[in-house]
Amino acid sequence: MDDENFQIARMEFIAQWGTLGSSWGINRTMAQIHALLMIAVEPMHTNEVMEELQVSRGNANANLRDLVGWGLVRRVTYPGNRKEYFEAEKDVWTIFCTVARERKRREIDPVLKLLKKSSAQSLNQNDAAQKLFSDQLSELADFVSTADQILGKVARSEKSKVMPFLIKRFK
Amino acid sequence: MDDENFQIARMEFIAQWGTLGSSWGINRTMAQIHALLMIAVEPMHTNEVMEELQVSRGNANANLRDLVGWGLVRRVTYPGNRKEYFEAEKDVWTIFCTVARERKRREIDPVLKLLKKSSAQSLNQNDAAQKLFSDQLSELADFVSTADQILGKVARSEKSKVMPFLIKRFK
DNA sequence: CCATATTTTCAGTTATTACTGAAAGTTCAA
DNA sequence: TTGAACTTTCAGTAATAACTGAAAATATGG
Repeated sequence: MDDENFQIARMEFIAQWGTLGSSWGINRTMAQIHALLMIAVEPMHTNEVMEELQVSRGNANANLRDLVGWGLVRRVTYPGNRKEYFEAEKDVWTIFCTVARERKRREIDPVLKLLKKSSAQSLNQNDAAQKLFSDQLSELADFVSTADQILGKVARSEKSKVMPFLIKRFK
Repeated sequence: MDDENFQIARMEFIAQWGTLGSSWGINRTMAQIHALLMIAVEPMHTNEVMEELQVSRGNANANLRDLVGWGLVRRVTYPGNRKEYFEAEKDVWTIFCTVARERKRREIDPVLKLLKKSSAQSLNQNDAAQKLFSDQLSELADFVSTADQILGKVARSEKSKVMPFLIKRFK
């Protein structure tokens, strides 16, 4: 494949990764930077990211910081060069586990807390609306709690211990 | 629990469900309507939804339509009454399966298509950047494809066949 | 130290998404 | 067939999220 087609395929991948991100509640630029770094041979500097994706310094900086916060990107420095470079985790299983852990922590845990709190309240079981509410909340709390634990366990496991097992059972 | 506290708990749940929705790329009102219908004893009419959540007719109508499109809500009509009512699927496992199937179809499938297409292209394996791109895409495609199949299979299974199994293995 | 390279911040702007409400469209009982 | 009851649409508006760019803050090689 010649370089021009390679560049096209590359940008197409970055764009698509960005689109996927937006529909899962991750901002497009952040997902695009992530894609860019995942396929970068060397760690990249902010200026290179800005150049490649045509975004402002502020935007690049903020999203790189967030990616570091998610644990998906690391800062890299070289001695005798005060620039900061960024490199993405490239192993797909590790990426998956990191995202799973973060979303669990940021989004599932708070809801679970509310569901448990609400469903523990003593509702009037003689009132149809209150009984349904209570039951529905319990069911949700049970389910989310179980899913949460399973996800947590999976995200802490080694790929080699989980995937073969899941594949055997479900694929 | 007296009615006032019940109403508070109810609204808190609806609000929280809406917040959870937004952080997963589902618009707040849609998630709130879904919550509202999940804990409703009877199917509800558009006017009731508008009233309860303080939203406009257009907004309620559009989001109810989308929820029907997602398969999370059904239209209900009663003979001799031309109003349309809406009721939500209440079984949590069924809700999970429906969402999983829909997101798979709407978001995972297109990406998988691109990943497979791109990684199938004959890249120049002597060029470091092209080789890394090619390898990374293959890995991603493999992973997403496997996850997709597992998710698909799980979403088509009976709760009683899957949950005990997963719980035993991971909880 | 200090001069300057580099990073961070943030007020102002733009882009995106969601919402409103009135008007147009549809349906059905009489 | 008609018109009131009901639903859908959509142009305009509002709310939210994302981005820009220049100025402020920070860090470090000399």
